[in-house]
Amino acid sequence: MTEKQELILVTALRLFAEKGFDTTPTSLIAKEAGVSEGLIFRHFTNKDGLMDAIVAMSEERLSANAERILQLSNPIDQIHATLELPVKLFQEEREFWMLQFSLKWQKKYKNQTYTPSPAHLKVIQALTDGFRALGYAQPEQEVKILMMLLDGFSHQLALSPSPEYIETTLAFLKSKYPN
Amino acid sequence: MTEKQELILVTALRLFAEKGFDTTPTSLIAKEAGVSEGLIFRHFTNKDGLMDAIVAMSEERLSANAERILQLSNPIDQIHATLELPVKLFQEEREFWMLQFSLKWQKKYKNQTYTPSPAHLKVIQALTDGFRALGYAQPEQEVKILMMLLDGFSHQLALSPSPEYIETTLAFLKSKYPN
DNA sequence: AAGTTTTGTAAGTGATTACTCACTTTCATT
DNA sequence: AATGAAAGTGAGTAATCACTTACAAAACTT
Repeated sequence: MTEKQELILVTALRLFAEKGFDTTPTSLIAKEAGVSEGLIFRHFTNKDGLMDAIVAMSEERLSANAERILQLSNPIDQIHATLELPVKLFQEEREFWMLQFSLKWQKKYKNQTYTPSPAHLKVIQALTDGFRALGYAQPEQEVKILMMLLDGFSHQLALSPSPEYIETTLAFLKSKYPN
Repeated sequence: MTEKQELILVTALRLFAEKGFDTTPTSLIAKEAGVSEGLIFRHFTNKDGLMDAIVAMSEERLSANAERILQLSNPIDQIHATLELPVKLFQEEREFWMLQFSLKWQKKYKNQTYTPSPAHLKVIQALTDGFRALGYAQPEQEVKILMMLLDGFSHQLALSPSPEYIETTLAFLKSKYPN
């Protein structure tokens, strides 16, 4: 990975997040990255290849976060860490995750039967076990709800990232576990 | 609203939902609708105007559903009806609502400070009152959570609309209210 | 230092696309 | 039936875009 290669990636990420994939011309990416347009195609074959390279990074980052959650021994800690995840992600790399979420609704990635990553599945399993250990009657369903809350919370964070909102909402969400 | 005008609208809706706004050429809309391409611009000025016309329909449909919820007298019924809303919407007009949800992530509608519709605000208020009447300590926060669940649930419905999944999940969600 | 591979550039190019325009047809009103 | 407005057509067109290609510079290998 050369210096310019990485420059192209971070520039494309920023522009895709700002303007969307389809409305960001490769010429603009090249211009903002300060490289020739041809270089993009030399390194990433085509525009889709560029997007694929960006998406590939997301798997790594999610794995790292999943590992962190799995290492917590207390189930309640795991649940709370899961709830904190969106806040954490958006604070650290807002545009990157905005792009990830918006991708879920794009045709290209919508139809290729969405398969959760191994890391994701491991967290699901750990949370299910956790809910069971805590005495919840339907642990699988509880995890589903938790995942929905995660989705919805991320959505809210993406649209209105006011700090007070985040703090009070997160605190209230946590207060629901255990119940 | 002439016959062809409506044909253009429903065709554009379908294609935008299937392929996305940016990747659907007006020439294809015209072809599939069986009209000349020029007619699109005669009636809707430009491609954005076409999208605006589609979005305008969503406000009406949401209002109708909001009214239905508001007419329920029992707060629990209101909450349950709210939870049923995504299922209802997706069953009736799947592609229309898929498009609506994907729009939330598109630049054009993302930045223009998202303002909830009057109907939406009225439902929020009614739900808040409902939670208070049911003795919940923090009704505003409860409504926030309910809205997150709605978002997350819609998301799940959009990605994997298996009937069993829908039924059991909806039942479990409802069982959480009242608690 | 010579040779080879990799990285990088600049100037295209063909295809696509949103939109226009000159024109015709349909329709409502008198 | 005449007229004016609205609906509808279809053949452009200028601009944009993803991608190619011929070539040069840099870096790595021996």
